[in-house]
Amino acid sequence: MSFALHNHLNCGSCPIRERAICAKCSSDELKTLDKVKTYRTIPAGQVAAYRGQELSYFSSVVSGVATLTKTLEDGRVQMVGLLLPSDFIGRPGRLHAEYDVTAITDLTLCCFDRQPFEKIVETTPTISLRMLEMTLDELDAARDWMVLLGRKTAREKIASFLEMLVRRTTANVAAAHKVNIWLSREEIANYLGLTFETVSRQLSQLKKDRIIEFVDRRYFNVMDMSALHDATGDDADGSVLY
Amino acid sequence: MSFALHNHLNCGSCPIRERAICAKCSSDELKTLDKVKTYRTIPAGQVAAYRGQELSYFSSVVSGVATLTKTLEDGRVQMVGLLLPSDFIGRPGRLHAEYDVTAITDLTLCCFDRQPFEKIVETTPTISLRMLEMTLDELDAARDWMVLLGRKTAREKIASFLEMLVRRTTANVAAAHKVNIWLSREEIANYLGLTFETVSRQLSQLKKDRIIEFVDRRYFNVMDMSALHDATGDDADGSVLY
DNA sequence: CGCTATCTTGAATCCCTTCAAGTCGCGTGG
DNA sequence: CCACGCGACTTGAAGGGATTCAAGATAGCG
Repeated sequence: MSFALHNHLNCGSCPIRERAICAKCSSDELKTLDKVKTYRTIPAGQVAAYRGQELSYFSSVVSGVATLTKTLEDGRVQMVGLLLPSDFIGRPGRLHAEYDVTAITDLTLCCFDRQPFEKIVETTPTISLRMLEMTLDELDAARDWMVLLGRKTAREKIASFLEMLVRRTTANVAAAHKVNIWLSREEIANYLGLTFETVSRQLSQLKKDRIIEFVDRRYFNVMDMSALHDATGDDADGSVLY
Repeated sequence: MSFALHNHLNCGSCPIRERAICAKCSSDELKTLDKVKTYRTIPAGQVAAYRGQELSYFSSVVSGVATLTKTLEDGRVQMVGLLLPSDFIGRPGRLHAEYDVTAITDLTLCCFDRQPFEKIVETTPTISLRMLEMTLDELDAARDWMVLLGRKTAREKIASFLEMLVRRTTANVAAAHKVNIWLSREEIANYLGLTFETVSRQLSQLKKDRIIEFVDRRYFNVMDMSALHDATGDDADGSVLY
């Protein structure tokens, strides 16, 4: 349950420098953070933390993809977070993990020792304000996700998921080519509140409808972006507008 | 669309003083907030803000109950927030409302003028840290809600909803008596991602099972708290543990 | 007292799940 | 090189839980 440690990397060349909790930090503040940080890598498929486990550090995703999931007592699983580079893991003030954290790909984390980091958050507005901003973004995303889970059909859920992937992975590339799905059919099902069979069927249907095509099982191209959006059930420009 | 204004009330006697965004404020900081605050009341049933509407103020719920909802283009509605006293409405840095806000009961809001309030948040750690804490709480609640929407059966959803009502309204009163449901059957349905007919049927079933009883349509008693919990699908002590 | 909105209950339908049987792709070892 | 095995995925058929459609019951309010 302890993972490979690495030497310090220079924050200046950090790939998530502009977007992570340290985005607004001065070089002095970075130095303070630097003293309490460690890099860890977690191989694909491994569980980085189990719900209830005591955690001695918080972390930012530097590279790779991870998921947050919750499991009901009879084994039903619901994904509640999809973590991409720059996303933060953990919660200041909380000792135990609230969610299972699983590495989907090989994962590199920039880890901050718990107690000193909590102090730093309390005394460094550039960090706490950035965390507030990121948490509000996550809350908005969670609420869109709630609409999806509560009110959308299987087809709309799949279309919404694919559109989200396009949006989050191809920032502002107009023609999205070869988008990585990252997740297995079962993980997509846990994201969308469906079974993996339904996920498979709906993906096949979108393919049959010429809205997407598959490069292989884990990569797809969008053939008709506006048809994909129409299939999501969202209005014209959805949550991007405001 | 403009609501009744009130004179200033004294923060010292404010019912949400201990729990709202100002919970940790010094008296000096309260004075600063006091300069930019106004009270508004909104009658039950009225919409306080529509998604997309430009808002000139943020606010805290002082008394009453409000909901946040999102509507899909064909009219399907999903509730994404249930606001009780001390909850905050709005998002610093955002000009437009992201959700429809509806007053369920008569609602009293403590409103903060947008621009000065944003400045205050940026320069007052006691406020921004409290907002961070409250936002993290909301995010956790949203994620539990996602599990409910994605993976629970109708019966489990209803049981979870009733248990939440008991928890949020009767803080630490052991024997919960006469809990107010606040919401109509249709609003409960929008909370749980169901139809109002299904809500009605499941409530009748829980009554038939002697787990709850109704005082009238809007108030209920829990007759068997552990049976209610068993019906939620959550494990032993659920999200309260950590 | 009667009107109306809200709620309850029943019956039929449908979408997603469950159960089951393949297919595909890839690494391993003969 | 290819047979083999295994996990991931696809597809089909049957079943079930929630929805839809419809008819009444109840309660709040003039």
